[in-house]
Amino acid sequence: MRMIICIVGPTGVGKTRLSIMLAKHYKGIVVNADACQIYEELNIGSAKVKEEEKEGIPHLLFDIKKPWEDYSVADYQKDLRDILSKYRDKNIILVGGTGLYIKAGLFDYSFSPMQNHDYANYSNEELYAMCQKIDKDIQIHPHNRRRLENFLNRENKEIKKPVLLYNPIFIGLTTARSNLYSIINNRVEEMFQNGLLEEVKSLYEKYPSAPILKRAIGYKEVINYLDSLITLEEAKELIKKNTRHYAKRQYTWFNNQMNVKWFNTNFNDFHKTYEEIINYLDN
RNA sequence: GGCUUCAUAGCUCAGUUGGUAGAGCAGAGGACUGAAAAUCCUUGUGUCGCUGGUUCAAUUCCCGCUGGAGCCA
Repeated sequence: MRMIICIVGPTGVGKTRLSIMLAKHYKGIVVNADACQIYEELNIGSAKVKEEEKEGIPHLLFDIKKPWEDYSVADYQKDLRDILSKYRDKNIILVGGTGLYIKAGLFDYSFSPMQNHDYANYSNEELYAMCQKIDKDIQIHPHNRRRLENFLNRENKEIKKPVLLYNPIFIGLTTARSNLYSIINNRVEEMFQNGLLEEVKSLYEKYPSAPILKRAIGYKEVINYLDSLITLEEAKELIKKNTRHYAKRQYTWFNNQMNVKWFNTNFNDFHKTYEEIINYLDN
């Protein structure tokens, strides 16, 4: 019986490294579960695995979209499930930090057709009132405009408690918060040394209105620098801060949305952590 | 050396006409079904620099001290 090993955790703890090690050990293939690494040409800023690091292991769902293309969780669900059924006898190492993608792929999230109403002229309060008319116990916060609009546009408004469709093992990689934050800070410096500025500059010139560049951490801040809205130093600090915030949200998700077995690690004992994980998986 | 000014939450600063204080950011926690690296919510006790005085009561007024900034010598 093939395994679906799902490596989750905050950005920067070493998920990519672990994914290669596990893929080698279990003769598996690595499948991306990161919303930014889906995109071609977003390499340095998305901390995408480098070609020479792949060690010949097949890597799927990386670089499948052009930077200007749209992509959503519904697309991901389909793409992931296609792979899971195509490679039925392969061990799958699913790795990435996008909790919603993982959950929508492995649980029975159902995405019904979407309408395309424009609610731009409605206030938050009006949108909330409209949602309440449909469902008086609506769980969306009145200020969360994006969710209110999505709810109204969704044809099927019912949402059931999600049930797992597969038997994945959720492996969480973690480290002390202070440690994680210094890893993040160092990694941002490294990204700049490795040419993040040039990467963003070139992408922004080629695809000035690509939506992903306006929301991906590391890209949106550098773009603000290129547009002379902030200094380079401010951009760097913002990237660090936004990455820390992001890591925190990832913890909230993985702690509360799925049943994760956590493994603590740090720079020095990564191999030990790896062995603990192998040990856990073999039992 | 003289004068002026500042000293309040981890940071930047409000404020109290005398009744022991509050914002932003940081930090922490949370939500999550088509933007998810997104979007949104909750969360502020700190010897109000130190010492003494006035007062029922001082972070607030006064003397001095320490430290920072500025001006004049």
